[in-house]
Amino acid sequence: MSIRLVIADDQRLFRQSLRIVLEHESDLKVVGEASDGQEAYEQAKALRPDVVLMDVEMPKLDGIAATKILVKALVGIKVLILSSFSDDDRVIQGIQAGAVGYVVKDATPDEFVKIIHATHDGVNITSPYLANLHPIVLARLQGAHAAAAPAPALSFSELNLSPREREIVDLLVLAKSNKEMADQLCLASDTIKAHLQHIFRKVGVSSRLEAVVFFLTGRRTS
Amino acid sequence: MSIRLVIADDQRLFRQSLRIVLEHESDLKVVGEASDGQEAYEQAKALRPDVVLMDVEMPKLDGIAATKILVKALVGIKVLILSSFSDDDRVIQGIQAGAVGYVVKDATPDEFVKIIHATHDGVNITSPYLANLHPIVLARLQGAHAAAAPAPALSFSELNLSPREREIVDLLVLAKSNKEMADQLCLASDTIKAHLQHIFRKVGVSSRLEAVVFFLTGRRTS
DNA sequence: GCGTTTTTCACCCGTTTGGGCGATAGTCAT
DNA sequence: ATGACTATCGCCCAAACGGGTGAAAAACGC
Repeated sequence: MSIRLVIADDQRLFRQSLRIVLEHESDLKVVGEASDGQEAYEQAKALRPDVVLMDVEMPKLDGIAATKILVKALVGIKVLILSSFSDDDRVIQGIQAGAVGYVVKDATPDEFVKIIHATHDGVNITSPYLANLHPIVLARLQGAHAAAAPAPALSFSELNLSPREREIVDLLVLAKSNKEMADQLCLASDTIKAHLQHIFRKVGVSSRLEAVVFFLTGRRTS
Repeated sequence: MSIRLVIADDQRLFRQSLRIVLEHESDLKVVGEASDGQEAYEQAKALRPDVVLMDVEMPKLDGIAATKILVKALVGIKVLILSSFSDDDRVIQGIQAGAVGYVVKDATPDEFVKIIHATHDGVNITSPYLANLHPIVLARLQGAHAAAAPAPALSFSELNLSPREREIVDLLVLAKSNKEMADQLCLASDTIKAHLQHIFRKVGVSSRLEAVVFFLTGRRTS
């Protein structure tokens, strides 16, 4: 399955150029675009991409703030922050907001594609690498990743959860009970139970506890 | 409460020198030492320090391997890897093994103490910062941390969990049921229940689900 | 239009949890 | 040695959960 992306940037030209560049790669698919942080959140919630490419400079809600909200609300989503500058403070803020990487916009398309792949594969190297000396360190980084790789490497899109199921998972990792979920989504708690059964099967666990641990750590405890 | 440390290094002279240096700080307390990875694990399991200072070069089980085992088995423990060299590959391996930082041994005592504090406070900046330009970046790093800080910042020793309770928590985050824990620890499941009740109170949650989420993310969901 | 998936809900049944309450015995510090 | 904490266990009860079966309407793909 190809990697599903959402691009959030306030400049349409940049967005669409990037989209074209990225879709030349057969295993990348841009499923949505957003022009501000608010929209980025809505798009991500609706479309559930694997990775969100998030510009820092955006109206309404900037990329950092949007990232915070996004990673808290949507389980397993990966945010890659884009910026024109390599501002160390921003880098740190971005990472602390929950982004998995930080890329400066003068990276070459090729580097960028590699970084997206690395991101999707669970490489969670904080910014300095990605922001500065990409070409040199990246190879070694991927080497290290392939070698060790006890990391999350949790690929959500391969679980084939339906939109509703992903929504349930978002609530599940907030430790909501069936009744709380039911109330919040205006459903019967029997419905929640049914969804959970499906999720358990797809994920390969047999209790909500195991599921929560899986979604938070990527480890199957069984 | 002072920060409790375990030092793991195969050179006794280094261990003990470091111990003396660190204990000059009133809020650092070295509660144990280990001379190899195996021992580091045993000491950590028994003593439950906040931070383990882990040398890379050690007999039997090296620092990287020990770190992997340690962070998987003991919830909330923080490992700071020490090394004589700033070997980028090792840095990456260490971080991927679950360490929160990497420090070269030629750091000054003062820098080192600062790094330990940062580590304990939940700053989770991967190695390059800590390994290379400590003095400059550290201040900014702490600034950023104080400013944003939505990170874990989970300080276990302030929860005042008893050794047995911490052991239960280790199993809890593996999604074990009361009965499974009881079997594994050779206890009655009523005993497990009692321990869990105490843990819930101390942590401030009201279900094992919330507890798991808290211990894995540092967020209280209520 | 037809098959598949998704979403919704109901009922049953046994197991597990959460929240009390009380009890014993050991450790440890003052 | 008195009090505080820890660790162990038992009992009771109501609520929540997991697992199963069944079913019906809606959406989607082709």
